[in-house]
Amino acid sequence: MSIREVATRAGVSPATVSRVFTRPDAVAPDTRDRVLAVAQELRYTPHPVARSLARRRTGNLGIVVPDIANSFSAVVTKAVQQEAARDGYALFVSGSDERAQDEEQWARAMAPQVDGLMLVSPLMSDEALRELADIPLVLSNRLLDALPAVVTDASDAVGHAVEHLHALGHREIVYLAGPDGFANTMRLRGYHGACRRLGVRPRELGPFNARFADGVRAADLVLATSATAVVAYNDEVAVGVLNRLADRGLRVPDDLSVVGVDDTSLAEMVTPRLTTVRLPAAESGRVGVRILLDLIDRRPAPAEPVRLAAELIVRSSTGPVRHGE
Amino acid sequence: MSIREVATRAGVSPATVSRVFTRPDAVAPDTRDRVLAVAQELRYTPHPVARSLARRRTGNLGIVVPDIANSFSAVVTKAVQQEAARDGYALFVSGSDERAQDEEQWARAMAPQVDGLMLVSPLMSDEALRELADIPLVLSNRLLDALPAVVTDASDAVGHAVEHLHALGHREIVYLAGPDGFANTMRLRGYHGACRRLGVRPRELGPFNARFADGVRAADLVLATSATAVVAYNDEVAVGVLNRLADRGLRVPDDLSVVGVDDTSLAEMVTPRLTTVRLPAAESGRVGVRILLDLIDRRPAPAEPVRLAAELIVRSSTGPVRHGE
DNA sequence: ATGAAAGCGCTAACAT
DNA sequence: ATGTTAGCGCTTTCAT
Repeated sequence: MSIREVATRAGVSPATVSRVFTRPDAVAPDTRDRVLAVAQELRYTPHPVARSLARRRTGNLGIVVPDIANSFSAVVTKAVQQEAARDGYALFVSGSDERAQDEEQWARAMAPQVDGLMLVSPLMSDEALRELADIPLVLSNRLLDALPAVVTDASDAVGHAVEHLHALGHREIVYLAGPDGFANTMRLRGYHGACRRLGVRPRELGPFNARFADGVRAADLVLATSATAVVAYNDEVAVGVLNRLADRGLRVPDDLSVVGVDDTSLAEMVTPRLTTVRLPAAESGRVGVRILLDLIDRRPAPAEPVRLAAELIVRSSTGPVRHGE
Repeated sequence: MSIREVATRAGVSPATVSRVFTRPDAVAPDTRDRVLAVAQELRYTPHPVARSLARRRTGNLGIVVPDIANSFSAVVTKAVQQEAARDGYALFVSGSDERAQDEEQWARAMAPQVDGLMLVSPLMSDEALRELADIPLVLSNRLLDALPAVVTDASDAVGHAVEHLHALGHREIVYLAGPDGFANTMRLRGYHGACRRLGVRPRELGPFNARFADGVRAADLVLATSATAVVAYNDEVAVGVLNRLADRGLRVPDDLSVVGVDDTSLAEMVTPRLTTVRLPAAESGRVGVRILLDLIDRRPAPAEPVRLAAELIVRSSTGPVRHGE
């Protein structure tokens, strides 16, 4: 209805109006100006839904994350939205709340109305993932077949954390495992590798949920051992440990050294400031979008998963082992 | 192309297939089953874009928040997404990064492809807001004309915070102002009201950005006064204060009592746990969605802005004023 | 450089 | 209960 209004008012055909908004230089300067003037006057703007149908392109991207309110997910989402916006793409967002079923359902619902889909730490079955891949799809922190993926490899940096603690004199370093999955596997690999190299006996506790409350709970379990240092699955768990330690009147790092993973903003806000492994959350979002855009425009996507490195950030929650120990 | 495939394979007209997916009981049970069987076999599902165009309904909602990665925004967004999902709506999300221009641009871009739009703490001009209101629109923490709105009224609870501090013996209570806007105005109102009632001389510092770093900076300014207690614009600022105080070797609440606003998850994670005003973030998101859905279905929306109350949560960052003072 | 016509995939009267 | 017929608003050959 609307492109026709503009067309008649400007004394041209709808096709010409369409051209003005798609390939402006395919139309004569004066008619273009005339059309533009009418469009402006009528506040006309091409209807995106009709456009999507005709073009078979929506101009939208979608992302499904484990938890929108989780600060790590939020940082990824923000970066994805910003990067997508640079190319004029709008973004659908949804959270799975860690339920594989909801996740799959959302992904399926989004698929037909987006040009590309990013799945962050997806839980769904390999089969479900493969079926979704008939549209441009990129996985974050999950590997499957040759599907495009961006993964954050924390293993080296977690290894550095262990070395760091070892250099401070720690010999009993416990790892607080998180929920089973790619992230935990990588951390564990780094932990075990470093322990082996350094001759430290590895010791795992957990698995815990990746939550503050679980960190609080974990603290007492750690204190029941002879450990002098702990590497937690993520910052939130680490901060839970910190909190419980403070309640029990223990001092960090004097009584126990604590390391987190993520380097969310939380890490710098707590007392003492948290030594942690920085994960390139925003970068992984940006890389994901770029892969998607390549796929959409039929440019080649990276054949191998893009591996992003993490780095150890030393702050005040780690220190020399206490002499008395 | 696709509904027709199903139609011919099932030996019915496209209209019947359409009915099966829209008003299933308007079609005979056996034909319905037949159609469903074919659809399943062909993995057919109605194309949402085509459907949107024909129905003049997208089944999508949109939200624009100041900052996706901000934990308050993230909680609102999460609640909105979940509430929208219950009614089968998908959600577009975008962040303005506090730039009025981007905010307006995003809102305009979303408008034609959503059935309703929620704007959280919008910065754009009244004029721009009015123009957007030709589709169902709900404002959060902004009032304009008779536009549907949900506002979080922190004034009473901030007043309670001041009373709480007064009861603990504090007589010099400073308020750390945030960026100018609805939220700051409400907090200020509560602060001034309580000061007046209690005969406390109000004292404002700032305005500060609502950030950790600004809280750190604010701490020293507070210490340069004779204040014994501080009410910060939000939790992040309050935690910044906490952090700087710890660095300067001062104890909370012994040397200074600190109150935040928001009750983000951060509040319980820091040491000492933060006394704060709890804002019903998730609730405001849910209410916003419900208003939108009412508007969409032409049910009456609340004539007055929905006011959500805040409440003071007392934790460990506030205590009796020190005797020596 | 511009227009006519067909079609993107679906829904919604209106008939039957 | 089902089919026919027009669109929804735009893009895109194909002509001219």
